[in-house]
Amino acid sequence: MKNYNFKKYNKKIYNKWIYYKYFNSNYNKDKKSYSLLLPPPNITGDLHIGHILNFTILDIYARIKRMKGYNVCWIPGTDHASIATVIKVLKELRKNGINVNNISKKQLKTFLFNWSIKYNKIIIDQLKSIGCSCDWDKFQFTLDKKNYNSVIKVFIYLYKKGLIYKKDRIINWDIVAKTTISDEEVIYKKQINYLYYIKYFTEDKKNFLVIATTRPETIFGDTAICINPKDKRYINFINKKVLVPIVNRLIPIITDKSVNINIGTGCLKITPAHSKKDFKIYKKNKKKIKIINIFNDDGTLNVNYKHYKGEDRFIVRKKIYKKLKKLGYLIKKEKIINKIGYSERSNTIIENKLSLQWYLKMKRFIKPTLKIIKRIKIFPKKKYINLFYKWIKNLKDWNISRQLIWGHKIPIYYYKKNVIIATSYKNAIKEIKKKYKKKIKKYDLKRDNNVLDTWFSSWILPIAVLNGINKKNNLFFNYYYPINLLVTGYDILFFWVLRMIMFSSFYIKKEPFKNIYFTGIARDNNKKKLSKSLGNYKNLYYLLNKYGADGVRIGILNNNYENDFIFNENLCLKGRNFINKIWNSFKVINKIKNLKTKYNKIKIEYRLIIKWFENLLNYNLYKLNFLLKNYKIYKSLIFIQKFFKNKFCSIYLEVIKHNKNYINNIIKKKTLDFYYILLKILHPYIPFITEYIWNIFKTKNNNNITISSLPKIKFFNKKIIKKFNYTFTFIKKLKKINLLKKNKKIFIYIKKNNFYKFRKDIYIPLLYKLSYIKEIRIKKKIINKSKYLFFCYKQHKFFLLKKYILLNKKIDNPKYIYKKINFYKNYLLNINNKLKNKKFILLAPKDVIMLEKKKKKDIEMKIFNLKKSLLN
RNA sequence: GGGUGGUUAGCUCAGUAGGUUUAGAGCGUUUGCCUUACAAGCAAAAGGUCACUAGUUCGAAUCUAGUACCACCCA
Repeated sequence: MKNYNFKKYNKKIYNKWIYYKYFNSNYNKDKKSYSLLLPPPNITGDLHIGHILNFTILDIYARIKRMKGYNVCWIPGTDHASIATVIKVLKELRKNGINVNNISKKQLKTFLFNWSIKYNKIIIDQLKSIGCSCDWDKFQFTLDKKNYNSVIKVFIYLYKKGLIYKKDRIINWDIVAKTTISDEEVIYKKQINYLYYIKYFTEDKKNFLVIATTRPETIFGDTAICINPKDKRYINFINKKVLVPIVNRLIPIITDKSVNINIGTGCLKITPAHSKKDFKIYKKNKKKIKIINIFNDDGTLNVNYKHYKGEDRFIVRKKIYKKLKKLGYLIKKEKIINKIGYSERSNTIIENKLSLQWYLKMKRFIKPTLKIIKRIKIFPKKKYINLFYKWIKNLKDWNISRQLIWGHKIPIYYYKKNVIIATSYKNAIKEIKKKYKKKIKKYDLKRDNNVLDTWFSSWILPIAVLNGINKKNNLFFNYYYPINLLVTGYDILFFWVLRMIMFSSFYIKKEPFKNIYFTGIARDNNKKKLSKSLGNYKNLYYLLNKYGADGVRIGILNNNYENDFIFNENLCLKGRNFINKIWNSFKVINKIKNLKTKYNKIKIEYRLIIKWFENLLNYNLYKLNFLLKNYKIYKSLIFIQKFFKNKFCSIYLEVIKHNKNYINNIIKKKTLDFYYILLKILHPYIPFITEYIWNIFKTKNNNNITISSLPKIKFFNKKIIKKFNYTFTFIKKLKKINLLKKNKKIFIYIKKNNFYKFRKDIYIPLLYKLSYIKEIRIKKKIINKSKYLFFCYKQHKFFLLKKYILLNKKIDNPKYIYKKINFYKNYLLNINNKLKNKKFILLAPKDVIMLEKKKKKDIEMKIFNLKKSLLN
């Protein structure tokens, strides 16, 4: 087989893991638990790159901990994503030519339900195909029965604590989804807009004020004009009345300090039902002014005035503009750039609207949160902690009600003027019986028709998934809580992560997570967010089919995702190439494994290379462990890749693979051992191919790499590694000097007294093996120097016969050499200045001074060398 | 308007509790090579006054301040 056939094997491998229940986890008092939470993806569509990144990181830790002997429990799930899903479903229906306005609530609910089933399936399949090692028996959907009950229970708990209230406020209204949305879901976009200057005449029509507004269509809702009390221009107007153009309604002129004299004309028209600022002013002047709501829920006007009723707000704007112009009310129209709020979900302009909504008081959450948050380890450290504190300080009450049918219904019932809170109709009836001693029937009751914000079910998740709300302090819960690791994008830091911490701190006074790792956001080559609407988004199945799950995993992980990172398909190609490298190394190892070997003598270079690799392997295991402990995942992968490619393949295998006759039992065993260890440390990153290879090697024992144990770090000697490195860099430098003529091995010459020292520093058998040097010849004196190329590395000097060497044109170009000489001369100057500085000699540590002196020597040697090559 | 992060090779980024780095990696570019694991490969080369200015220091890509530009978040 030329390449690893992921299409053929990946599914089989995953099913095998599931069949043996490797990922299932249950309470076991003898084993340490390690729990992870899958940030539940919305059921609005496929998984995207950000998801895959987060889930792959979670999978790496799940697998590592499992291989370290922990009882790993990774709970998967999906989110019903109330408003986002509704919008998706409505879009789909319209696409299929269905008139959305004719659909009953019941029908829509069926559509939503079917959608949720479809996408739950897709998401689960995608999670499985990228290899996530979740415990599927514990799968949860935020709208399933258990979660529903938890949410209702929490609502009632908070309500009884007096933290939930209903109030009229100006809210953000999404005219497509026909619901409120939170401030966080409003996105402000810069836009070209017009400022209309309109005359408002006084009662006697002798005088007028000019009002500048971007929204002339709202004049129907005007109930006052407001000016700054310090504004001298309008002193005479205070407490008088003006007429609203077109509708001719008399409204008062009031004053308020918050009006900015310098914006527009300094006169503000007050439309309290459709502006936050106006509503604030209204509240101060309740006796003087009224509220008029002029919009329907879909953004059309409800005004009973001729042609405007039922027309869209922006069409009315144009009509009003024409009318004002015609009637002489309009002074001018001015181009401006301002920012306008859009709904993140439906991408339509938000309408501010006065509405009765449910709110959650947040103040009481602050203190416990500040206490608990310190216990959570957050990675990367610096960046996000300050953000947390900033958010907490600016907390506002949370609007938790949404006017949708897809979500957790608010458990409030109304009986005449009485409000009853209960988990069901039945219980509500019982409650009334108890309280008011009245027997009533279901239709006497009216249920609150709001559902809860989708984040209201998300913020209780760490406790709810472990069933800690329905059954407080159950065994299962106590075993796994707090959850050990959460990995998520920083963009939902406030929406979700902080709220989870707040809830857990308040509800059970414990942190929800021990560790949180934040990733950046995937962007394309132009630094734009990846999204379907921009078309810079690749479907997951497309990537998986082309590069395989392992390749995609490596591709996505090969970014520095501590910040926002750039993702393109090319990275997956690189990932697949690495997988291919592993596959090819497997072919070599497999051949070695099948060799019939004996216990004969080992050649020295083999003994050396084994000694080197054994030490390096253990040293690198130690380093890897350190990286993973500190959640340097990106670096850990780069590190392993380099180690595998540059050290194991390029050096170790290159030495071992030739001359099969020399491979004996010891070499064979060592090589296989090394390879097994490499497979094990690679497994968490690329689970499929490693499992496949492992199974071929270990057919007799039925165990799989997934449940094998990670190698323990054994003793290593750094000095030995250093000496080998010296040899390898020497070989590299030697190769750098010049290109060798094809397939020829050459001699190098060295002076006798230098040779003994050289032998101490360098492993000469390896030098022969890995370079084009056939032999080192010792000479007492070099005669006829012009025939040789002089070469110097550290203190060792060599001569190479020129006739065997292809000269590198660039390097031997005098211009290039002069440039280099100049560079080093400048460098030397800096060092000399340092060394001449008396204070430096006095104050700097001795080893630093030694180093500088050594640098000086080396560079002098380099310059000398370069000059010599010029002479040649 | 307020806040946060950033500026190192053509591109994407590493970089140390200030001196073991004579500034690194990957990609891209150039050169050589179908060598019995791998051309989806191997071997090598070119490419940088570490944004700018000042300060602290024996010593600054690294610390401090300011400037310029970029990105994101919030109002």
